[in-house]
Amino acid sequence: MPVHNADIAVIFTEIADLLDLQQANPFRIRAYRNAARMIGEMGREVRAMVARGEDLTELPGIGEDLAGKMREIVDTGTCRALVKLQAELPPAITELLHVPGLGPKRVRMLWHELDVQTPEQLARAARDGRIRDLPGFGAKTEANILQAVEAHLSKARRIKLATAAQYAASLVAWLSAAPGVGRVELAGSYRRCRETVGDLDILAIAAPGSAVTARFVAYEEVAEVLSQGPTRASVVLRSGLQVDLRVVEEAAYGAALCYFTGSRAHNIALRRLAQERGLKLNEYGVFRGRERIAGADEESVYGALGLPFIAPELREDRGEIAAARAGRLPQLVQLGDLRGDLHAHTTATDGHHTLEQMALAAKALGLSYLAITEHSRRLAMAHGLDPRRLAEQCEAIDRLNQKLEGIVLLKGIEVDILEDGSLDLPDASLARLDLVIGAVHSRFDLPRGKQTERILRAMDNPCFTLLAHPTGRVIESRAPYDADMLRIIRHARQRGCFLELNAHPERLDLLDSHCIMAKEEGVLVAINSDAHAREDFAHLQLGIGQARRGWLAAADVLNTRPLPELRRLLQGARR
DNA sequence: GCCGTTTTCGGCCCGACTGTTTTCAGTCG
Repeated sequence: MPVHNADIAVIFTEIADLLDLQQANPFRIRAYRNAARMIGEMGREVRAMVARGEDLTELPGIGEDLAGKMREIVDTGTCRALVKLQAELPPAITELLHVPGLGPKRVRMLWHELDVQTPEQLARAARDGRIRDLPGFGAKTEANILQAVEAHLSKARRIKLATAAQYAASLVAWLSAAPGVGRVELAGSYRRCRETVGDLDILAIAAPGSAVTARFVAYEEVAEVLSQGPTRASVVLRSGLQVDLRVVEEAAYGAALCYFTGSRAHNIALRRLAQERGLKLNEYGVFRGRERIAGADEESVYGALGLPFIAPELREDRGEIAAARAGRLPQLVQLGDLRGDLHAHTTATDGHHTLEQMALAAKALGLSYLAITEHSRRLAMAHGLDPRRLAEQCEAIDRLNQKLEGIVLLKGIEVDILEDGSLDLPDASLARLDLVIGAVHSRFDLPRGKQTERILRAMDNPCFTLLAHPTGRVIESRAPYDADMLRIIRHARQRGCFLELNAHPERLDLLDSHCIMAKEEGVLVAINSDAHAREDFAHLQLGIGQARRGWLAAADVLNTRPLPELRRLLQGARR
């Protein structure tokens, strides 16, 4: 049973939770949490590093002790330190730490005094009114705990970025119209363009004493007010989305925006940097002693720390601070850099608009080329094309191109990669196209080795140019299929073909970490809308956000190339 | 448990809000 990085991260997190409940040294606990996060996000497999005998203590936050535990987990699948802790504490108790409002102290108290060990037991204790009499608790706390644990048991999930955007827009408009309010900005994971957000963080400039939090809690979609003070308030909307508002004065705006954008790990790293320079960073500014030396805008905050501005999408403490210090931050790709889109459907299969309608919509967005890439015959429910219908569409595209001005349609296909790695259409049909996108739409359940080989074999087809939505995941609903992405990326490099970053809001596939890998391996990524209707070209913006999180510059993206260069690159992928 | 343009020991990010208290602990972001 191969041990993945995520498995190690889970074990270290569990150890941290258990140590938290034992009231161990908080910095020791933090060491485990930091290690869990770093390992979970790392591109390289710890297992492979161990196999090659690499020195794990070279990794940030890993010393002799944790390196030993990592090797132990790789070898045995578990860790004696964890087993020992688990023997000392009730089996499921760490889940209680994930109920909002409960931290280690309260969980300990509930366990020792009421023998509460599970969320279900917690809910019962709260309903029975047994919690209110514990020292430090009260009737109000008991009611809050009951509500939180019931919400926890009904599993509130993170929501997709595109969904959050809909709720965010009208709320921002409502706040912006308040008297005395200056700028209103969305911060948090939303601003960092994470694919899902757990809540919304909003920052507003207003003078002290303004009524902006009062207006906030009076918003018509507010279902519940969690907290409200003069400068901070939290609510839950009817949709279940939690929104936190922070109000600041203008002089602190940049520092607050930075602080509220996060990530938490990035903030911690920045504060540490400030400390090294004898400064203090908080949400009000950068301070030398009592004097505020920066804070009105984010550039001044980073500047005071000796850094250039760091784009929000990079703020994950994944090396961006070191890169900034060294002057090696990438010039991240922007929507305006895209010259075309290489993945779209029409009424010929499961799209909603015609060739011409799609072409004109793409042109209106400023694109100069659009590849039409219908499904192939195996995807019967989408009316996938067989060789005859594909040939007909090619002729239709040729005719339309004669007439179109300012945009060129490319002839393509999104061809199914069959279980054995062969493609769903004969090479003779594929050879006359401008590009061939291969896609896995079936047998997501193959074991890792077979799934990987299937994709590598598809890439070896001489017509293959681009791998669609490479991991197959659907956000919050379908896990990625089990395949070795590093091998796939390296094979693409060797083979001279490309990877798609599918910008559909349900997919956003490649993941940001894979974008980083592709960039490191020198494989170009195509940011594609997968549009099934004219409006869907708007998805490209989401793809750009994801690409920026993956450190991609315009030069790392295939469809930033002008058409003649793109044609050369697509030709080069042909063998 | 990690780490070191001052350090191999003594640090380790910072403030708001709630609910319980009567000066603050716990939790969260």
